[in-house]
Amino acid sequence: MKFASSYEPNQYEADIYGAWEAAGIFDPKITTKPVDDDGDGIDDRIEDGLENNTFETVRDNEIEQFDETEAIAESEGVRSAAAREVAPAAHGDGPAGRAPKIGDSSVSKTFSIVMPPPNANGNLHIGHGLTVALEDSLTRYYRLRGASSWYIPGADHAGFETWVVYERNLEAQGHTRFEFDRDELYARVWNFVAEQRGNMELQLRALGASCSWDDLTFTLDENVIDRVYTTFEKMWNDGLIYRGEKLVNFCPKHQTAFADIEVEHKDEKGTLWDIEYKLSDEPENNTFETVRDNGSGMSEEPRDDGRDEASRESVISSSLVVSTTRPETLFGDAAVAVNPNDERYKDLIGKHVKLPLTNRTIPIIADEHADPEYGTGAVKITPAHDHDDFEVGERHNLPRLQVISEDGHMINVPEEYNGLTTTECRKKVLKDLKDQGLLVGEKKIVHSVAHCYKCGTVLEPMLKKQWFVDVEKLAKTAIEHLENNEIKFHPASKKKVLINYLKGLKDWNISRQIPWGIAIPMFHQVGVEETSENVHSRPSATNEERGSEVSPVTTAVGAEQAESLLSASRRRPADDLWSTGRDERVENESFLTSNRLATDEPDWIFDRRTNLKEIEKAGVKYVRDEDTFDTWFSSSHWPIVCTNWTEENFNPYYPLNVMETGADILFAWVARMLMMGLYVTGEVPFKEVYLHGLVLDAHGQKMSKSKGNVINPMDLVTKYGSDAFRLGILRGRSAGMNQAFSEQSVISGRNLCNKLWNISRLIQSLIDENADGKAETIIESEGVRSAAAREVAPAAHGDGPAGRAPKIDNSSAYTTDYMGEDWICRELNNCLSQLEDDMKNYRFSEAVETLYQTIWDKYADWFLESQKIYKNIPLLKQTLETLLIALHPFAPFVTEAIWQNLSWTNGFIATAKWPARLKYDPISAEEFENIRNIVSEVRGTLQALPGTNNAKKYGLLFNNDSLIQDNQMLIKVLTKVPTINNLDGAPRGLRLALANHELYLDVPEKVVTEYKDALTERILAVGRELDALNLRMSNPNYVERAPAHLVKETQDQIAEKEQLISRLKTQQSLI
RNA sequence: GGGUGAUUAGCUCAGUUGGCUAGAGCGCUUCCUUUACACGGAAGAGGUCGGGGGUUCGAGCCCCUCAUCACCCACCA
Repeated sequence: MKFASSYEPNQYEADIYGAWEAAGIFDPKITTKPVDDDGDGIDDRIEDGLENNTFETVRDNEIEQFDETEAIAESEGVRSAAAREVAPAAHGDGPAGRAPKIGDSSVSKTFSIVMPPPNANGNLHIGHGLTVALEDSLTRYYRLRGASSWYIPGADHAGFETWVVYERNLEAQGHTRFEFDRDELYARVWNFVAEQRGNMELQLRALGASCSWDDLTFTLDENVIDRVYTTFEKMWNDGLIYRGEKLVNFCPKHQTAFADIEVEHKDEKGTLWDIEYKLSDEPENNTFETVRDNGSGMSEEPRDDGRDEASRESVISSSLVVSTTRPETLFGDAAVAVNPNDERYKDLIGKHVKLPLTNRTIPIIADEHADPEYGTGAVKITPAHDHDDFEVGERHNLPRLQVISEDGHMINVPEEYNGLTTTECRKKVLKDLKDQGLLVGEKKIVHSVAHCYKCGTVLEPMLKKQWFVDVEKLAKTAIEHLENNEIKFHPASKKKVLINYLKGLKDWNISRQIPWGIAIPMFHQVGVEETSENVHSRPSATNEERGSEVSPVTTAVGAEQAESLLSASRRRPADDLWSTGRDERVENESFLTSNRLATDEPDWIFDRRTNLKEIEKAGVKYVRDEDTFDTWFSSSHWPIVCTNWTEENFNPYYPLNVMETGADILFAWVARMLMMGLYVTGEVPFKEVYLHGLVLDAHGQKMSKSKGNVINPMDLVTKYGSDAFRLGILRGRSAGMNQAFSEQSVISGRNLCNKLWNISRLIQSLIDENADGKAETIIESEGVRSAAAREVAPAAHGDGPAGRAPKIDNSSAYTTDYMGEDWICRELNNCLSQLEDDMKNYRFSEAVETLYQTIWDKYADWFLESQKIYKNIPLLKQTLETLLIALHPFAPFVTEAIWQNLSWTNGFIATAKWPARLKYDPISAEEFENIRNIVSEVRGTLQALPGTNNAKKYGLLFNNDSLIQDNQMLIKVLTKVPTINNLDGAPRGLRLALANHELYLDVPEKVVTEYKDALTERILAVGRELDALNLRMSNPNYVERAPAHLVKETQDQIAEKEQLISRLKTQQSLI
């Protein structure tokens, strides 16, 4: 006996995965690596795969099968059951005469999907578990459907994440990063990663991911770097890359900048201080009043006229009070801004104030940024240390004075403050201001503060020269393609969200000051100091503003210079902008009309030789930029690099069929892949996007280490098996939603696997016992398989060494001899149709639910129970194969384990052919519902009777009912009653409430009497249902306006209920 | 401030273009150790679909409104 009494996943999973991998069944059938034996310059495998052989062969078979089976179907009057069997996607559900489609338009010839690369040296977490369950189910499903399926695995160097871990190690050993240069550090981290690597690959295998391992892409692979450099160069030439001096989000701990999207904002308590700035020149209007703190915190809202002295404390003075949470930055102030519409300060605009603690004077300017409602309405402007102030500075041409260094110390400040940390300096500034009587107010506030998402350090807005991507055109193009519905989103709402994001997208800082990453391939001319004169900073304006804006104003670039640079940009040739390799879908025109300023930096050159610190070109020496790329810059090429897309060759796997990833990186990743895909290839990189939500704990809480509620997927796999985990995590989950997950759902998955195992065990044992069972038609075939195997093998395991499926006429592989057999065929066909529909629409949870129900409630509970009597061996084989294949995408291991243990199957189920529709007699199938009703009624009544284990006590009596007569044995087995007989005289016992069958439970009168209450209750319940139906029919509008079939249905139901009530009443009167 | 989603059984969720007597899993109750499975079988209880309006013959579904919760983006001197 091959089948143990329960399924033990640990005994099978590793071996099965090993066998799959050894057999190479995860490789796509056609490859993107060129093979050109016939020397015609075209990849032979593409020629084969797409034009003649691979797929057409399959289709020819289908057409032949269709011709044969259609005739049979028609002669039997079974509408399209047989036709459906060869037209899996057609579902046969149109109007009666509609011709089924040949082939399957809903399944393309190739299916490609890339894995969001897990951290190369990390472990998989629950989110990866979900990702694999989703992606692998899709891959396996489309592989079974006959598509050349390519699931491309990846590994992420995880730039910043890994660097943080490594730097922590380094520090633990008493070193700092500054002891080494970038190349040394890179090599060290490389080795560090190499040592740790491999875990996650093993874990992906344990989860059953059917990915093509030979094609694993590491984010630092040479081809990735090559492609990234190619894109960067193209962007540089297209003027999409510029060197800008801007305020960037800088982590003083990790000494690197971040993109806006990487910043984590947290609400924190802080203090808002009011500081008095003295006017430096005597104001003409002496009546100006300084709004002062009223002693109880922040100042009250001043009155508009500002002259009602009785209402508040105010003084007439020659000063202005500003509010700030960062007093230490006052040394970097360039102005004080007031709102132009603020009557209180109108007269002060253009005047100057003297900065406290120093001798500088700064102007008072008018800017909308100052909110009259907030604080005193006057705000200090520190362009070098605040994002908003930076923009104000841009608008007013203010100098940017940096007073905080990258490591968080004060610079360019009076001697006594110089070198202090920002915290120390803040203390001292506050004390000194207080001593001078200039600190005039203090208020506790809650405000949002930017933090490093890794170490939690408060980020310092830092003025830095960095490489930026001008995203305007990229975003605009992406929006166009989105609005053109070229990508279908699941959930659909995310498309709108993405468009909104792209509309407001600001230029993208791609420079990172960490060594672990792809080096930026830019070199700076030796001896030419990079000053602000040759740095082109762009205002961080919105896209709308930017469209018309010509000249970004910096402190140093004068109007004259800007003009000359602008004309340089107009001269720039744009022939190769947006070139796409093979089709020109993106117009260059819009780009040419752009007014953007050229990035005409003669002192910077592009060069790929980033392994060299210094290079020479045309006799000029250049030195390497030491920064690396933001990882999202390279990750945005993921669909391109994973599929080996090139400008030269047609690639059947690009665009990807679907991009599956977490909804939380819609902006960071999906948006960027879309922009980059369009820019590089001219095509959207994927046709559909499926976004999954967060996996929460059982109580709907976010998993986190600090809460201690983290679920490790591998623990569950070890405990319950990979399939159980996959089934469990897919259940009750829908696209884009954060949803709870608990071990319980995995247990229920485990139970299903065990159920299926035991179903197979029963069938195998029936086969073993019935070697001489039903007459079986042996179909002659190529002799690849045993006769017994062939006869029932429409689900052809087509990928033997010969590479083609044995041709099998499955129309004669089995017959349906009794109505339960027709019924299960019908149910299985429905299951397949629903499954196909669910998969097409990415409704994984529903797909799994459908399978549960079919396997458990229908196949096991009704069909298999009935087969304990009928034993239709060919049909048992056929239907089991159907179920196994249908479940395989979700539970690959147990289905394969069973497949390998069954006596008649060959090959791998993983490469089997998707099951054909089963042939059956629909009238007979429908009739089986009568049996189910009878059995249910008997069971229900028995349970309602007083006493226990009634089934063993009372027999059944029927009155000349042919259906019951013919199915005595079956009814007896299903209801477990001891006897079933034709009534031999006057009716006796308890008449069952069946509308069309006269059936009695042979119980003593005493029991009948005790049952009376239950009966009365039942009559009332049915009566209520009847009333509701009658009410509906009594509404003339309903009869008039509702569709006829609904009205008819209601009438039928009324008739049925009336009949039922009359039976029940008869029964009652007998008591 | 802008946006998105959610609110259906004790819990976690389905409910696809409005047409059933609103479903599933888990949990719960009762019965059953029958040789595929106790990781099982059978039966059952449990919901005025967040509140209030409206449209319709008919609303969990469409419209308006209110409430609560969650998330995202921007801003917070």
